[in-house]
Amino acid sequence: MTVLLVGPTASGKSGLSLRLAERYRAAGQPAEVVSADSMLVYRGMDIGTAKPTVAERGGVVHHLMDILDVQQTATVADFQLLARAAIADCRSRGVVPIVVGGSALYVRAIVDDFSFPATDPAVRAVLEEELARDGWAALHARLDSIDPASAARIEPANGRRVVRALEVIALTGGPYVAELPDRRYLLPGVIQLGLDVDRPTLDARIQARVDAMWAAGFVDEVAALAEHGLRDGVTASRALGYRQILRWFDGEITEVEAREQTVFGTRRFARRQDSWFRKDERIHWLNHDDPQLVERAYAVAGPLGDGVGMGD
RNA sequence: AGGGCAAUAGCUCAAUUGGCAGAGCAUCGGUCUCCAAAACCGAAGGUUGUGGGUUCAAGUCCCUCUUGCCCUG
Repeated sequence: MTVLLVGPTASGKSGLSLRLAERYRAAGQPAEVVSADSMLVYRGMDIGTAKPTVAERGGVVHHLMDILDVQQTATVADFQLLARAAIADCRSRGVVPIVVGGSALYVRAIVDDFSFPATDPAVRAVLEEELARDGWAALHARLDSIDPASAARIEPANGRRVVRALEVIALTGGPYVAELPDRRYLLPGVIQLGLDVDRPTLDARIQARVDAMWAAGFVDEVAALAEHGLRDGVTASRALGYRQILRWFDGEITEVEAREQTVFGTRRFARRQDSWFRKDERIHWLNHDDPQLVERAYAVAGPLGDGVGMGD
């Protein structure tokens, strides 16, 4: 009763999710979209995130878009609760939730068995200060002295993970045991669809999309958000394109470089998404240029969105 | 036409007095439990524009040609 639609950026997930929702509606089965994307949550980040406009949504209800200000920090743990609540809400109303996500960790945190240890801004701030002052080697050495097992699993140069491990140890008193869970659905009735696009096509699409974003006023959007604290948003300020345009505004790079780096960064992002999704054997892959794409997706997901329609 | 400067990885550039041709980006692969559009790790990639010469040894010095840029007519 829950449909997941995943795939790399610019693969056409949003478009397919809308057509799939319409397909359900045509069959007398209401469906709504639940966004599982770390950047679509931000109000005002529209052009650069390729967020579907209200008009494009065509009356299909979308959950978890435009729920945060740009200065606020999006986190997986918060998102997990909100998304699970949105899915439960849909199901209680007899609506098929179509979860659309490019952030693999977000998607897995929703449907798989994740429980995140606590966090504390004060503890974290101290650790981050130490990281900046003493360097990653010192922090990793400390982690190694109190929790050798997790120190062995975390690459020393990855200061961010070292900080997180030390934070959890400080808050729980125990070792940092967090590990990716098995790929097994915690929620019942989940069916996962993946949009498959070959690399050359995807690369070309990304280039075209960045060109289109620039033409649509991406730079103005970033300028406006910069007036509203975009630089203070630890998550939002790192979004592809936004980060590069801010660097251009700050005189660190040229506009041409900002644009080029946005394309390169987006391609790299797409590759990382691939590495998450390709190894997930639960995904039913659909070819992006299949002329019967919507029907195939509908057939695999099942008339009730419970996967019972699959089998070909 | 004459004079000067340049030519090194896909791109931008390093390489001490001649002494094992490197880096950043791009490309390819990988990691992943609270900033994840993040953070991090690894790999491949070269007949140093051409042809000769000097030398134990040439990206480096000498000559030829090619190409590009600048200056002067």
